[in-house]
Amino acid sequence: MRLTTKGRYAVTAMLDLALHEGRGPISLADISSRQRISLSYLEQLFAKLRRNGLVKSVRGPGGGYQLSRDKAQIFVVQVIDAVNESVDATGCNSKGDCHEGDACLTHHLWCDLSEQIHSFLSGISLEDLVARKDVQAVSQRLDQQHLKTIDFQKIEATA
Amino acid sequence: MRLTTKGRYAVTAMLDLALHEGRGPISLADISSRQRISLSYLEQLFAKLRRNGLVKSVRGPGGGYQLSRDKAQIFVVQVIDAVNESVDATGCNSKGDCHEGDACLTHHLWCDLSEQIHSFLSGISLEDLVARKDVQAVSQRLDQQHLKTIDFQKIEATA
DNA sequence: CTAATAATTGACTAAAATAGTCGGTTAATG
DNA sequence: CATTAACCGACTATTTTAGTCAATTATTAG
Repeated sequence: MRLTTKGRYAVTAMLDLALHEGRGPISLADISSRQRISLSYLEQLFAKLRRNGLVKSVRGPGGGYQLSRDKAQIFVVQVIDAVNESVDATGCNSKGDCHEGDACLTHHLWCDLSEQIHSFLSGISLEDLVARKDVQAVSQRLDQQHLKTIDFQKIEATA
Repeated sequence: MRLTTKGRYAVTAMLDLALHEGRGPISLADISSRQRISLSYLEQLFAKLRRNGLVKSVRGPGGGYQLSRDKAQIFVVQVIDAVNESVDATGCNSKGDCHEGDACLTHHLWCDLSEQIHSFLSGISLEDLVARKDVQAVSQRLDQQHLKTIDFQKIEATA
């Protein structure tokens, strides 16, 4: 099992989409600027998210990505799964063949742990996250920083 | 966060010690043979377990390792920590400085998850594991295999 | 039509971690 | 004094992470 920046970035980016819904597609450049995630890396992650049916894309100017369904129907565990970060804590993908075809001494312990993590993360939707006070607070801070960056870029462009 | 064979091996080896307690020290060679973990790798892991005060060692013939305290007082989370596998799911070690000195959008989510995993694993002692039916069943199977291996070695030695 | 925008694809890479191996040293026992 | 087994440090192949870079395709505003 692993949970690294890959899975965290994916969830963060999806939450960014959920927070800015309703104003048309969001470009990866915007997400990259707000969340400070490398644009090229986001491209890789969104390729997987799209293949897994979590987002849909619009090409060309004004294009970007949108959630493929209601944010109440997208769960954290699905996002993590989509970028290949397994939430499974066993060494045998829960098959029970970890010790020469049979279960190893601690197999059931890791199964229980996996179940625990899975049920926790599958109980949290993007809507749940959007509703959280702490998320709203951070989101506001990031949006403001983002607006400043855009203004600065406009000034630079005219100069 | 990561949970790989390193942490799983450490817990498995500690559980092996707990299961064979009372017959004096257990050698790493025995654990290696029963649990099919590389002896040299076990040496590395036990160096850390010893430095963390979870086991004590006895050198020389008949030597090996023993739990440093009662198996009811050793918890899975301590074993995983000892071999440097963090149970923390945040990218900032729960410090909240994951986005340019401030919390990132999903910081609190990962904190909640860490708390969830930590409290689960810190609630399970080696004694709890020893008492489990599934563990006892696997343990019996492994012990029998181990005895056969020893007998075979004796026959080879005399021949 | 054309230039700009933005997704899409594929190949490449530096750094770190994993899962070990190998050889040698030290301490205890019989 | 030979054997056992812990102890120690250095080395290594493989995999994963977290990206970069370059090129292509589709869309739209002017």
